[in-house]
Amino acid sequence: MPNAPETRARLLTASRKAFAELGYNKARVEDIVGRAGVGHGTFYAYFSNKRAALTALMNENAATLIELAADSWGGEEGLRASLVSVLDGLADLYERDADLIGLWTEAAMHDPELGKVFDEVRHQFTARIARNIERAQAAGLARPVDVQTAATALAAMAEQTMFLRVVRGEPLDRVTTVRTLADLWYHALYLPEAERPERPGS
Amino acid sequence: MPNAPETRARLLTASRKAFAELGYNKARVEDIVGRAGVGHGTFYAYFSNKRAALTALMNENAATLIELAADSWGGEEGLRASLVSVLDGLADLYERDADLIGLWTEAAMHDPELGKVFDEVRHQFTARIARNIERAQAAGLARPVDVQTAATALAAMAEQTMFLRVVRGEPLDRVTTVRTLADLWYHALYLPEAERPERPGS
Amino acid sequence: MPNAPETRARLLTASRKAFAELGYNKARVEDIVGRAGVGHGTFYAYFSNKRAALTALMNENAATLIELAADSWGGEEGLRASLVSVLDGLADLYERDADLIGLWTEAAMHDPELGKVFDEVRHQFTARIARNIERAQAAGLARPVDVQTAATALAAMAEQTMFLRVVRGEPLDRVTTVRTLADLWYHALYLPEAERPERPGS
Amino acid sequence: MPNAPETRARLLTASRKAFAELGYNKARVEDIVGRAGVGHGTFYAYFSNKRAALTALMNENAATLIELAADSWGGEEGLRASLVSVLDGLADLYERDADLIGLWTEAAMHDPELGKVFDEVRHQFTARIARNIERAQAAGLARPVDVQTAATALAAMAEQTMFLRVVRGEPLDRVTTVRTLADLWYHALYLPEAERPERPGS
DNA sequence: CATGAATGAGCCTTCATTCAT
DNA sequence: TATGAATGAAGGCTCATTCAT
Repeated sequence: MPNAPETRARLLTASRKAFAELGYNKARVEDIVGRAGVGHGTFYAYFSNKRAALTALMNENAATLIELAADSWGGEEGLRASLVSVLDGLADLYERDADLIGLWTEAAMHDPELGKVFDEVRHQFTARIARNIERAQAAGLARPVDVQTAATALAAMAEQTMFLRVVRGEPLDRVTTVRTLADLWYHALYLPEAERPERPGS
Repeated sequence: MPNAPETRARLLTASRKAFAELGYNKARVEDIVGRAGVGHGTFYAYFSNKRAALTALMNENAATLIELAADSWGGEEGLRASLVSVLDGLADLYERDADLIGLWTEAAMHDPELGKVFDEVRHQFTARIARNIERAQAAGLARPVDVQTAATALAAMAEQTMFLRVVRGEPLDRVTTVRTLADLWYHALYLPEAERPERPGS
Repeated sequence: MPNAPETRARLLTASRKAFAELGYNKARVEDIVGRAGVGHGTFYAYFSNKRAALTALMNENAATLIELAADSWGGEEGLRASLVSVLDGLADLYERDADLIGLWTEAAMHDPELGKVFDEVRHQFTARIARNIERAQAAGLARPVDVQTAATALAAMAEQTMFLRVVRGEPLDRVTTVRTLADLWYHALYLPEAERPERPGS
Repeated sequence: MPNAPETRARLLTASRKAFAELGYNKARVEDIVGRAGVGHGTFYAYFSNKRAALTALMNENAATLIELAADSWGGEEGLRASLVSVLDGLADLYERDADLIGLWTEAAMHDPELGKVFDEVRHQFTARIARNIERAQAAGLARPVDVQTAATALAAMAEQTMFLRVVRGEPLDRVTTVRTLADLWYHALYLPEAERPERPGS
């Protein structure tokens, strides 16, 4: 149990690079220690085995993601502005961490435990969305869709579109993507002004 | 390369099972031939190596998917009914090929050749959707969204939601999922009756 | 035990080609049957295994070689003329059967039994040479060298030079080679006129 | 590629033994590492594959041989004594490296790269001999034979005779062989005293 | 703490040989 | 007789992991 956080950090960064570039399977421990600039044996001083590095990498990243999910939708601006801001944050995230995003799919299939973490992160986002839909429905602003399904579907739309853009290289302009997603999302969910029930007391 | 279509078919089926159960990497050729009930060498009489079996599997599946993409949206029902029918077909597809769907993402990630096939299939579906949006826009039925982006996003929503349901085990009821997706899709895209431009001559 | 000498001959010819081109080890049975234009199983109807084909090939060829050895030196022309004629025959042989010549070395190292055949052929030639040297010595025409060693060495010189020429591609002109070999051989062995003992009765 | 010269040396020695005893093809990597007393993977830390070990072995041997070729004929004794000394050195060489000599022919036959090295070594020896013949001709001591052909033939005689003795087990006494080869070589090439041109000024 | 030489289980792949048709 | 699909033993090679220094 060594105590050199810097070395550990270098190994994690190197793991991230190696896994992202080569895939978890093709990436050899040598690819990692090579990028980290440390000896072969050093890796095993910080991680019990190759999978442990993946697990650590993903778990530490998941914490950040979950935090992000909690922070989003913070403001209480109008619905559309709020949507744009959330999707913009998501776009930032995907552009910055495109490599990790790609890894999640792979990691989730390799290790059921990481699959759970992966699902957990998604559920945080989905739950957040679901809460907003419920609130909007209660206020008579949103149509009466099944909340869980709709939240899952809308999160899926946003995440997968970002994924296709940054990971699979789909030629979608960022601004247009964010605006279009917000637009589709908004109209998918919310009532046109005309159909909104009259507020009591207005 | 011997010519015994039955043996080849058995090997493909066995490959699919083995890959699905164990993942492409963990599945050994022995796992395949074991399931196929043939000898070890027979595998290499039909496929030059393990990857070739995966490629063959994916290409066959891709052909089916592309065919399906061409068939969908065939009917001349109303918009909503049409959407439901398309999404229902997609749900069937994902339920039938759940195992392959998981493989696709794993395969596309680090195999450029399979990645291309993967993208090609998606593009077929997306193009189909885009054409429908354009037609609806021309008829004054759909809002003026960016066609490519919207088509990509809606396809992403449908596919990813199905994926979460069958691969990641998200507890979404099939009927509700199809209905909700159709509902969201419809409202995301189409104008409410009231706002549609008056038809000339009506 | 099939009875189709033609097929057997085709297989032997094909074996010769395949073994010579690829070497005994790299040549697969498929390479042989491919060249022979017969089915895979047919090979085993004529030869019990791959090595048997090599053995048969070399043995049948050895018979021809041994015959050739017996025929050479047939005439009773002058010494030099006789030498040139023998070496010319050897040159013909090596040019015609360059591929087989190359095979002998390989075959001899692979199969002790073929090694014996290989040695046997060489011994025939060597014995023939030895007899001529003895005769010449008895006639007072040749110097008193050790007959066995000299015969071996001169045979080695001729054979290896031919080998280097046709197998290893040494750029030696054929006419010059034959003439030079005859010349070296002659002077190596025979007394200059001046030193020959006077013949009794002359 | 680790750096432990001792291990590498042990692997080379073991390779030589294994190749010599079993032949290059029959020798398994396990036969090598077994003899070397190291693990299976260690072999691949020093050689990229089995063939690389053969190549390294041959190249080292070739370097030694070329050095020897340069050293021979160094003395300034008489012609015959010089020849005996050279042939004695060759006999030493063949006795010491009998195992490798057998390998060379096998290796050169179907491996163009090793064939080149093989030819290169031979050319060094031949060139050395050719230079001596030329010098002797210039001094009026040698007969006017074609230099290249004669050098090739005499080298072939010596080498192949040694080969037959140590590899094919031809029952030739070493001393007699060296003496006879020297004798044949000398008389094949050099003029009897009587026929040498008179030196100007003598 | 760090290193990198050594290890060996494990997997892919080849190809001589068999045998049902 | 001829065929070629099927077989499986055998061996080359990789790479995660260990451990002496």
